[in-house]
Amino acid sequence: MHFIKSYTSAPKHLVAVDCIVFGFDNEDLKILLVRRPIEPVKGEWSLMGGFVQEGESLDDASKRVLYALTGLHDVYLEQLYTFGEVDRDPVDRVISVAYYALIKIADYDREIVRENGAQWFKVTDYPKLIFDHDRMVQTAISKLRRKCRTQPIGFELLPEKFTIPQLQNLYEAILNQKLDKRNFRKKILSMNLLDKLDEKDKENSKKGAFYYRFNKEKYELLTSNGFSFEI
Amino acid sequence: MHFIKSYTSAPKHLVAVDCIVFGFDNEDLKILLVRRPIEPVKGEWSLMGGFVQEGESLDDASKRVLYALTGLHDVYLEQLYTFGEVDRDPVDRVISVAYYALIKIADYDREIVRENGAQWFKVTDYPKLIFDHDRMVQTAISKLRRKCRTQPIGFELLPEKFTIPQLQNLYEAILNQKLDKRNFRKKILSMNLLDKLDEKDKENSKKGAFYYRFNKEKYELLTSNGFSFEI
DNA sequence: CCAAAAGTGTTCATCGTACACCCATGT
DNA sequence: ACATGGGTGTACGATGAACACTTTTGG
Repeated sequence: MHFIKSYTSAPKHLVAVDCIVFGFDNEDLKILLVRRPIEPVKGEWSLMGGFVQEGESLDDASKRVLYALTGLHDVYLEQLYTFGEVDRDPVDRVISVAYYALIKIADYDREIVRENGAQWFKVTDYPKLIFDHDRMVQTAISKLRRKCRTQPIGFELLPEKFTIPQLQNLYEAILNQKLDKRNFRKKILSMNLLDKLDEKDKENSKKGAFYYRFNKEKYELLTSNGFSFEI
Repeated sequence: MHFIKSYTSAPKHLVAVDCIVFGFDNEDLKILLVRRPIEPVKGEWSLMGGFVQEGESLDDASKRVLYALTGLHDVYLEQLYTFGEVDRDPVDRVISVAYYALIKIADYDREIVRENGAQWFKVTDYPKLIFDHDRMVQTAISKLRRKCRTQPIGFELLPEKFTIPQLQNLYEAILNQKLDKRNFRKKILSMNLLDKLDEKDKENSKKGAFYYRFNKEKYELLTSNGFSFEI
């Protein structure tokens, strides 16, 4: 009886969500950062965040914040970790639940992003962030790095149609290491998750590279038969 | 400016921590459950939990709750996930940060556990739990299952000195599958993380099995040289 | 015709997996 | 002597890693 305080005597806390938004521009893995609109440290770079409202679940709060930042609904969004140090925010005690999103970088609403004073930065080179936001970003990068090896989440960062070299660039950017193109192609194609299209991308080479599409149905079928994705 | 409410106008929430405590009795993987001491659903089985206090970090709150339940300090304790559905607790809105602990089952304080009305249950067969606690337990089990394959956390569930068959039983219990004993022994010993003792455990067989000890220093040295644990 | 990116196979070492018998000892 | 759990080795297939040249075509 002593270990759980009654509901009425328990203290209440500010709870926020902060979103790490990842995008890929065929070159680098990037995150979307905003200039903090309120004091203190107004104008400093920070993650997009917001307080959890009454009657609003954490997942809903993170969707709301992501929508307010990018104009996007229905994107890959997953809870990352909850940061609960007492002094992490100098103004007041705020418990912050971090989420990370993977978006197709072509899809976000430029107007909204501009209004928010947001900008894309390479994950390898971004400005100093307020509070513990740098730790949040680093936690998100490690999680993404681990997870992209065993779950087909990389496709969330690419357009519907993509080429094998594009996909390889993505993995190289996430994992921050070069991969052998023959081995990469062999491996990814051997999983039979990609549908080859007739069309070619001629933007990045004269010869052109065939487009592929991730086939979610095939993935789910294989998965239910014990298959597991691995890069 | 519209996306982040001011600190003063933001609503505050009850925040709890709930602990999934794992133990291993050389036979089964178990969790420690308590009978809820307050209304509503007083007397039903539940995870041990408590409200986060002012000036108390989430990690500290989880340590406090774990100590109150088991009398144990300094055990493996890791944040699992934060459950934030609005209606997850019927009394009032409570955001709950779940933690899981791995303890050496011989070490807990029997007196304290008894006072709490707590009991050990097999993870394969435990009673109905209140609210979303069953989902928390299942989430913890999957996390443990995934994590024990790539991090040497299994040892947290065993005494300092253990035998190879004991270790294998542990992995079989966590993963819920039989393993080949020759391959298991070969693999675990080939990592050079275990120190063989001269002593034998004669409890479980007439021949007796040699004790081993996990050598954390070796593990850290190997890890810093690029080694990665894998079962 | 040449620069630039796409596409393609083979070899080798390593690792995972399957599998069956002897050993030590307490009763 | 026998039942019980501890301990050992090998062979095979699958997988991951290293590696170089040809193709296409826009300029």
